[in-house]
Amino acid sequence: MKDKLTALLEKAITTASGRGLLQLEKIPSIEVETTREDAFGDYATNAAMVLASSVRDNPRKIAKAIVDSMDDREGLIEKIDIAGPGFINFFIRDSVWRGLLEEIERLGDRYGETNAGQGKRVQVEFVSANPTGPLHIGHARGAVTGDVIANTLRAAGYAVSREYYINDVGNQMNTLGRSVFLRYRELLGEKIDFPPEYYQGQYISDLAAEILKSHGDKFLTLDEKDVLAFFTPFAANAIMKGIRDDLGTFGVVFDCYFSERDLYRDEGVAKLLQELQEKGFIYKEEETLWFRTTDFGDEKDRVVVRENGEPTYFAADIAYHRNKYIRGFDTIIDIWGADHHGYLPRVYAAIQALGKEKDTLKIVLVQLVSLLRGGKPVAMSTRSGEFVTLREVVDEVGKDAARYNFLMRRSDSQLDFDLEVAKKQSNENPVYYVQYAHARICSIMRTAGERGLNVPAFDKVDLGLLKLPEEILLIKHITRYPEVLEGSAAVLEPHRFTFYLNELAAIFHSYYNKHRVISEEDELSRARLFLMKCIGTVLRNALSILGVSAPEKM
RNA sequence: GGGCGAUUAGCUCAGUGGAUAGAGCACAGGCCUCCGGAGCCUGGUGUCGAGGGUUCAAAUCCCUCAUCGCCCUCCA
Repeated sequence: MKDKLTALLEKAITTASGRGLLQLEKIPSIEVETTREDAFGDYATNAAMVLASSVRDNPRKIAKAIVDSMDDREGLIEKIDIAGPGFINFFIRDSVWRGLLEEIERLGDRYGETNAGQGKRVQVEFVSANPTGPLHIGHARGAVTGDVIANTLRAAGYAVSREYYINDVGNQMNTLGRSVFLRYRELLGEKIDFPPEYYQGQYISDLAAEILKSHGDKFLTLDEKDVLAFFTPFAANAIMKGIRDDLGTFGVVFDCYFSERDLYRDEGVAKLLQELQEKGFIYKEEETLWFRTTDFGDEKDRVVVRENGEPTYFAADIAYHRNKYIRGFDTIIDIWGADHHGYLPRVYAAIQALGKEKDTLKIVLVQLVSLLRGGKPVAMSTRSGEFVTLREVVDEVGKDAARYNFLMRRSDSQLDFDLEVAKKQSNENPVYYVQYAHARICSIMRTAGERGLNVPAFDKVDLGLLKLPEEILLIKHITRYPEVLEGSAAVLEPHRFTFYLNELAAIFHSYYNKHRVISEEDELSRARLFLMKCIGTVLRNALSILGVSAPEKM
């Protein structure tokens, strides 16, 4: 609808210009927006005011010239007002709104999808937690954000791949292996002074016990190097398996797990550094190699190879991003914890040094989660191994409530997650409010079926009977869903869906309490049933993007 | 000290160039002979942190300041 109006307007401006009503060199980009109040119609444009300065004329006069040149062949528009400082307000015919329901029926669970992405390949990389322990609540928000962004992009016509980058190289991996080995020795009766910087959780001892059971005490006599060669990958693999399982119960499934170790295979990182060196972005200072990221606006240059000859994490990360491009992705999306924001400029520098456009990489920052229970903060500390795991949260509050609660804020604003509220089945918890709307519609359908009323097809129903303002409002709201999806995909903002769903559920519940869908008048009942079916479709589609179930009964 | 972000109703937050700034929660009162009360209806509050600037128009853009958070590893 918005697109159609924009097209009509552009044409009208051209026409007006041709007829000499407007003097302008070029047509500026005009915007059509949904209005805030009914009195301003359904859509409005600021075109006249935007044109005012270049045309050097009164906005209201310009608006009139535009309106007079509009050619509404399809008969979409009921009335046009020129209001306020020069807004042009469009009132769409009710019959046009009703007609849009046909598309909902026809497309069903695909309603809302667009082809904005035109099949372009997008990779969304998220979670990517080190396999040194189970995922905790902080990872959960990143997991949902990435998952829903991926769902959204897929619905918007992109070919999406979800990826988890496994940081299985570096000090922490060694620390992991050593932690397990220490617990192993402890289990064999040795008195151990367990260092505080080692991984503390119970899962470390469990892994040690597992190794003891399957391999006995044979590692006691081996060199540390040989011990770690077994312990580190054993622990990492076991933990990684747990992470996958936990993500699975949270509804998050990846297409690809990419191991940092693979980047080093065949001298991959070294070759990359060679390439950057040839391009002149690398310089040597004593034994250290530096990447001139300041060429691209970073505040200082960054080390890629340390004094001791080891490449840094950043060096591997450049190789990783290059690898992504080599795999043919048109757009790369990284979902990061907001505490990594200082890392952004150097990664943008890196991809530009590799010859990629800056806007092919999009980095979404996810802010911290404060975990509460009944309004009181829950103490969490990774060091002491006291943290609430993702699995515990899912077990306690359920997948749907957990996911929905993480999506109720912009991802870059801090979020309080209260376990008591999230599991409460009350009006403090919006997920049930939305799901309840869906269950209610299903219930209406069941009742209708029992009374021998079936939902008619679009061409077998007299939608003209839907005359109530509440009904027109509902139709307007559900037919706006494709715009919500497209907008969310364009700016990578999943929270737009929860806000939309809450509004839709609210106007549905209100309607339900005020009017009866099933009445003695069969034709009216059938028309309303059709509307209910369409609302149900939109609720289900939007919830499905969020990875939240749409129950038929609760 | 430098960088980034935040500051909007009692609380938690939407809104990033448009018209009289919104939602949920909390609070108070009401609504079931009726398709599910996990629901609905009614009630009100804002120096949009402060000050300046840009323009037809600023919560939104720019500058200064204040407060808070995060980051400033040859860690990942």
